[in-house]
Amino acid sequence: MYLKSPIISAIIKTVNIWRDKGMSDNSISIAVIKRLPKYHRYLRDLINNDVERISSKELSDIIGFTASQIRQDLNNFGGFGQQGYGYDVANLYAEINSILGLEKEYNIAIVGAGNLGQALANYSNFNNFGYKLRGIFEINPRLVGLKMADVEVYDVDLLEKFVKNNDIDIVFICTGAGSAQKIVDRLEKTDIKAIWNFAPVDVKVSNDIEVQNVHLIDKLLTLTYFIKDK
Amino acid sequence: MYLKSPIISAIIKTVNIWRDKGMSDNSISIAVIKRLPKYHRYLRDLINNDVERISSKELSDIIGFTASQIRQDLNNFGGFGQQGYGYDVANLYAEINSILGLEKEYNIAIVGAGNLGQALANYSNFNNFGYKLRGIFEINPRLVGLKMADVEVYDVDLLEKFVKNNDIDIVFICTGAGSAQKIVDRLEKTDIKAIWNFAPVDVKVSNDIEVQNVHLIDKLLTLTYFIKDK
DNA sequence: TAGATTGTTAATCGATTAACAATC
DNA sequence: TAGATTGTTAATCGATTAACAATC
Repeated sequence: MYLKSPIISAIIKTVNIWRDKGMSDNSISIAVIKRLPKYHRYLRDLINNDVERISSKELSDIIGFTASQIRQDLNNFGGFGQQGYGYDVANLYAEINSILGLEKEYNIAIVGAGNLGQALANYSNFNNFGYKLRGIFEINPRLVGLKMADVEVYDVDLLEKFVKNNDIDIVFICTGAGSAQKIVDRLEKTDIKAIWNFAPVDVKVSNDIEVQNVHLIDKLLTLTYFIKDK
Repeated sequence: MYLKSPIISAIIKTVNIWRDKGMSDNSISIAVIKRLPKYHRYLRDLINNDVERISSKELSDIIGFTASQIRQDLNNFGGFGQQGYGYDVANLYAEINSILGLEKEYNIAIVGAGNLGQALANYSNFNNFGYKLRGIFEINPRLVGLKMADVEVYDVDLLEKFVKNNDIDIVFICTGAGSAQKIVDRLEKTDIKAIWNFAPVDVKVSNDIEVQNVHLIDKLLTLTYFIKDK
C-alpha cells in the first residue's frame, strides 16, 4: 500500500462531499414517490370542490403530511409554488399527473378471470386514469370466449402473441399462487414494461420489467396486530 | 417565570435521557409491524417445504431483508433463536402468528356486494387465516337475499343490528366512494374493532376503531412512475 | 471443544422536521 | 409596501446496518 499524496486526498475528500450531498445520485427517494398518488388523489378532490389555490399548511391539514414535508416533496420535482401565495391547485395536479406518467395511455392485459380478475376488469377507475384493458386471459375453457367489462376472455395460450400484437404495457396477474411465476416467466420474454401481481406469492423477474407484488392480506394482518388485545 | 433549581434541572435531564432512549415509550415501530406479514408468509412456505431450521443469513437470502434487520426485528418480541443454531422454523412461525393475533378468530362483515365485495367474499385465504365471514350487506335490492360464498346478502339497513348480534370484529368496506364515510359513521356507534376500507376515499373515525384505507391504484401509479420513460 | 450464529450495542444512513432568508 | 408563504439549508429524529461479545 502506498501513501496518498495531498492532492489525491483532496480529490477523494471532494468526491465524498459530493456523495454526501447526493450529487452522485440524484434519483428521488422511494418514500417520496409512494406519497405522490395521495397528493394526486387529494388534489383531484380539491379541483372537484372548486378550490383554486392552497398553501402547504392548508394542504397539510387535509392530507396529513407536515407542511414542511409537502414543500420538500414537491421541490424534488420543481418549484411549483409561489411565495406569499401557495400553490395553484390545477397546476400542481397537472404537474403530479405528469410526474406519475399519467399523461400517456397504457395497454393492459389481465391474466386470470376469477373473482379478482373480474373485479379489476370492472373497476372503471383504471380506465379513467388511462389504463386501457385490451384482453383477459384464462385457462378455464368455460370462461374463454365470454366478455367481461366489454373485453374478451382469451385462452391463456394466446398471451404472448396478443401482448406483442397489442403493445401491452402492463399485465395484471390474478391467477392462483401456483401459476403466477410461470406466467411471469413467459412474460419476461415479451416487451411488457410492468407486472402488477395479485397472486399471493412474490414473483420475480431477471430483466428490467417493473414488478409490484400486492398482498392484500398484509394490511389486514397488521390491522389485526393492533386489535388483538382489544 | 422562576429559575429552576439544580435538582429540578437534573430530574428534567434524566427524563430527557429516558425519552432519548425510548424508555418512556416501548411500543414497536410501525416499520417492524409492517414487515411481520412477510415473515409470516415466507415461514409458512418454509414449513410447507419441510425446512426445520434457518439462520438469519439464510432467511435474508430468500426474504430480501438483511440478516441484521431480521435479528433486530425478531428481538423486538423476544429471543426466538439460538446461538450457533439459528431459528426453529415451526416455532418462529407460531410466534409470529401469535404476535399478529392470528390465534384467535375474527368475525367479518362485508359492506358492498359489487365486484370487489364478491371477490373478497370468495377469497378463501381469509377464511384460512381465521377471518370468518358472517354477512354481506348491500343497498341494491336485487342482490339482497342472494348467497355469495355461502354467506347471505342482507339489506344494508340491518347492518348495526347484525354487527351487534354476531359480534362482528372487522368490517370490509367495498362500497363506492360516495357512501363509504356514511357507512363508517354508522359503524362508529357499534363495538367493531377495525375497518378495512377499499372505497377510493380515506375514511376517518373519531374513536379508537383501527382503520386501514387501501388504495389499490396507488401501487399501480407508483409502478407507472417507473415505466413512464421506458 | 470449536464453529456458528444469535442478541445487542454502536455507528451509519436516510428521512423528516424546523428554521429562516428569499421573494411574490 | 407589508404580510404571507415558498424554497432550501440545517438540525433532528428514527430506522437500518455493522460489529462483536455472549453462548449454544
